[in-house]
Amino acid sequence: MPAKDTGTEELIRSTAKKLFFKEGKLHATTQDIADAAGMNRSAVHYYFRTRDQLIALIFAESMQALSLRLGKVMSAELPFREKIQGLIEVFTNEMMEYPFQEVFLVTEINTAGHDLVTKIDEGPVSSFLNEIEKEMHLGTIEKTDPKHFLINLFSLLSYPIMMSPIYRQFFGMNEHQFDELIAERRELITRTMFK
Amino acid sequence: MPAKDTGTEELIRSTAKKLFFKEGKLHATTQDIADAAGMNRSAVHYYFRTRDQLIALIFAESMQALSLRLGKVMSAELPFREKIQGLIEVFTNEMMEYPFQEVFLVTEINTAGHDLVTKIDEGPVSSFLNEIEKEMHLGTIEKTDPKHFLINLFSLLSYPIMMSPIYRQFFGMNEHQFDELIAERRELITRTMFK
DNA sequence: ATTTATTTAAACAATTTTGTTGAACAAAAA
DNA sequence: TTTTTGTTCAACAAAATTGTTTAAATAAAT
Repeated sequence: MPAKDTGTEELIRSTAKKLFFKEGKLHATTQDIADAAGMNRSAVHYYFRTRDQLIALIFAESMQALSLRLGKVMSAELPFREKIQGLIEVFTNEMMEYPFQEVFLVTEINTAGHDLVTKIDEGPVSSFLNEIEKEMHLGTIEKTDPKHFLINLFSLLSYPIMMSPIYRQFFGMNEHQFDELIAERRELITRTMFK
Repeated sequence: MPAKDTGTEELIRSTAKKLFFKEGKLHATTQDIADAAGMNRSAVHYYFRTRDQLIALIFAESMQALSLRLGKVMSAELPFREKIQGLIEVFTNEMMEYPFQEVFLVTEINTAGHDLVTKIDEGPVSSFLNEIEKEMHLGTIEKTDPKHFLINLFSLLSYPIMMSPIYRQFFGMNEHQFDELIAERRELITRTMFK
């Protein structure tokens, strides 16, 4: 018998991810995916049965992978400041590659019948919140609910990238100019978070 | 003849806006809109001819109205700090009422054939950028590209609200608890922006 | 009362999208 | 070689959605 060919399946997966999360083609059909992957639409259904299952799968995988990477940084043996820089690095890279991932997630949640928010391991998050609180007592960051600290961090990281089409026009910048602006932000955000 | 009845037309408009921007029903059909407005689908086509035209219209109107309100605050005769507080007020209110407006806009941009980003009056923005730069020289806010100041402000305002379904789960909070967290942010953001 | 504008309803064609099926095919196993 | 297994594709049926049309009902102004 022929060896189970994972190549095609993986190609469909990555192509769908590219269309949805990278190019923001929210309404991409199974035909669109097949075209982009250079194959017959039947293959998509053969491997994933339905469009919804394919979407659910790439969501579960992406969320799983991202929260795993973030969790690793959060619970690493590192000084607080370096952890934050690690989070900035991981999150910025993820957003640069897949700017529409979060947008897609939050919009799909409101589409009836979807249950895309994967159960994540809340352990790293809650112990990192404790660490943030400790840091607040040390005085290196402003005292407030530690959740605000995380929310602020992710806001400053994510929003500009996912809204770039709007803000490029808002500031009258081309793609290259805006990318340079984004590049400046890693350092800027570190400074902002540590007042 | 009966006075041109704007009631029904307005009802369709506001219902569509509610579905798209408030409830995040990105895939709402003309039938969904008619149902939600309690009328026949034909009425939707009678007043707006096509679904796309209806969408284009509510986008143009919303963007127009919002950028007008923001522009007014930006060019008001007010001390800098109060202007920022004004922007926070206007933007937070808008996001609380229509959390998915920006998300919808940025996703629709990537859907071929749409041209939803309305031409806005860039006057208020560019003179406000100058004002921010002046403020940086005064030392009340950190020196950097003034665009970063605006981006940071809008990031801290928008992102947590539009991503609330994700972060509620991330922090294990119910809707009420998260709303209280959001309420704390107006003051927090002011403090953050003025280091 | 007549005219005009609105609203509902039903029916329709056209298009798009989805998901299934069966045949053809290739490669491995028997 | 024959059989089995896994893959690809064209064709098909079903469903959903859109936009149009026609007719009837309604209501309001002239």
